[in-house]
Amino acid sequence: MKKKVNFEKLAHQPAYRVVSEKIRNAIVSGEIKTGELLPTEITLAEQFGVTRSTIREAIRLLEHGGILGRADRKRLVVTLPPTDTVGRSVSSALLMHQVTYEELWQVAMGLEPLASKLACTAATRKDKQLLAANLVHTCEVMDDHDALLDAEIEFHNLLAEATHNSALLLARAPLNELFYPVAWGAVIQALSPGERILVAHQHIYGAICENNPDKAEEWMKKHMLDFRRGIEMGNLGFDQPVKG
Amino acid sequence: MKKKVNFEKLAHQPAYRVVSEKIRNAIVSGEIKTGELLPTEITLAEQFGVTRSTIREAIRLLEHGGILGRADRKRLVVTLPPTDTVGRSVSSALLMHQVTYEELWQVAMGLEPLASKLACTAATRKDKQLLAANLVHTCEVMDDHDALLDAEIEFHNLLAEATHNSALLLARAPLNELFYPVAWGAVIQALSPGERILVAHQHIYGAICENNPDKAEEWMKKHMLDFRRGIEMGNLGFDQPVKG
DNA sequence: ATTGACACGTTGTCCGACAATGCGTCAGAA
DNA sequence: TTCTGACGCATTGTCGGACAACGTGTCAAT
Repeated sequence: MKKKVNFEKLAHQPAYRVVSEKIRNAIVSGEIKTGELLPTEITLAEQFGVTRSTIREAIRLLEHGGILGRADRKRLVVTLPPTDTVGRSVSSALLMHQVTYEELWQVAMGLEPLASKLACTAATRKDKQLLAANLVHTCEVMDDHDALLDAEIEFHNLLAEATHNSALLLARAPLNELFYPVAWGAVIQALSPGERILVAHQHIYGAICENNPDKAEEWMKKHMLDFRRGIEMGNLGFDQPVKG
Repeated sequence: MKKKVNFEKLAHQPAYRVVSEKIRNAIVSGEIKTGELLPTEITLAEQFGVTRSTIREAIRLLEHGGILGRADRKRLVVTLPPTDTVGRSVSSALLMHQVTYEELWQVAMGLEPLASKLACTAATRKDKQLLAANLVHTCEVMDDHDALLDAEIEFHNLLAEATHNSALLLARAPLNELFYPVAWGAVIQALSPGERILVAHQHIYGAICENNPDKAEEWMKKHMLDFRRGIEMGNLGFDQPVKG
């Protein structure tokens, strides 16, 4: 039997990565709280013992993830990454993976009924008010395809926010960004299913007000199936990759 | 009535952002295909008419999103962002949002049964082989808590991959990274529920082989509920924020 | 065929410099 | 007093150049 030495391949990380990781740790561990200003580039450079250029590259690494924002176009500030910022990087990943509408629909089928169910117990009065306002608005723009699409997307968004579950919000972010705008837009254009949408939304809203999770979940399922049928009737390439 | 001028606030984007966006567009639009090498920093600098430093900052912006990878520790190459890379940025966002185990569990309850169901129709022979191997391995390490945890996580991972749905994979990435390692780890430590885990996995695997989506979904639900009960029995702070 | 020496290309890091811009201070004008 | 403008300071954005570290290809020697 041959004796294998098998050294572990040593990972020489560039300095800007190391620095980036250190800063990231300091942030997520709460050492630097959200809202606080990041030290200036020069002080960071002195503390880490590297040059400003290196610090800047490290900062860029974090900036894209959304955990660093800009206070006033000068100093950097630690921020809670907004869901849409994070969602955007997920979205480009999905685009590159050539994700299909079918795949996104499957995920939506898992998350949206869940959101409806959870919203029943978690929604505050404020959330319900926003949903109600959205319903009214939907009635008004029933004939304007673009506005109807916006209202439809907003309804699902409000519903998700009503769960007060940030994990859920982030998980479904790509739906907002990639799926609904295109897919639902196509259905609305082709079939003008304004009333069907409104009826479903009303039932879901009703179920939330009655605090009836099962009903909310069921109606959302119906709603999503309806949507899918719309796509199939319109023959709109359900198994095609999403185009950004 | 006062006449309002209302200038649009002009957005002076730094050059490194503009460059970053241009490169990003070239990539997601397919102008540069995955696997191709990015031009060298110097040529990029010449083409955009900026200095290498600026180019480098622009590159860092993209590097974190995972759409740029390293071929051999030198030249940069356009890559499909691996799910775990994207998942990591989502995870830090969740950590900063102080997401609780409860919230993650809710999402898991939406996605994992769905994954089981979808895997029934989408799993290839190869996927099933991997799952089977995982079951065998689980039997072997039943008494080693750490190894059991790894096997458990791997099972859920293989299952998700067996759906061949990249949107689902990305949506559940944070579960792999934040939720299971800590939460399952705690349950396994406290209760040693090795057999219960194995039995559930076996039923799920069996359902996939029988092509029985409903059964697969049901058993996964049971499995997750079991898991939750474990946490509650262990009194492990289900409503606490996840600590990274 | 393997090894070693060497030049070359590319990235990582450093240094120093300057412009643009936001912010605080402070004196002067209405 | 309050508003305005001038001024300096701090910080970021961009530039240019420099060198070290390292992977790669070539070529000669063994």
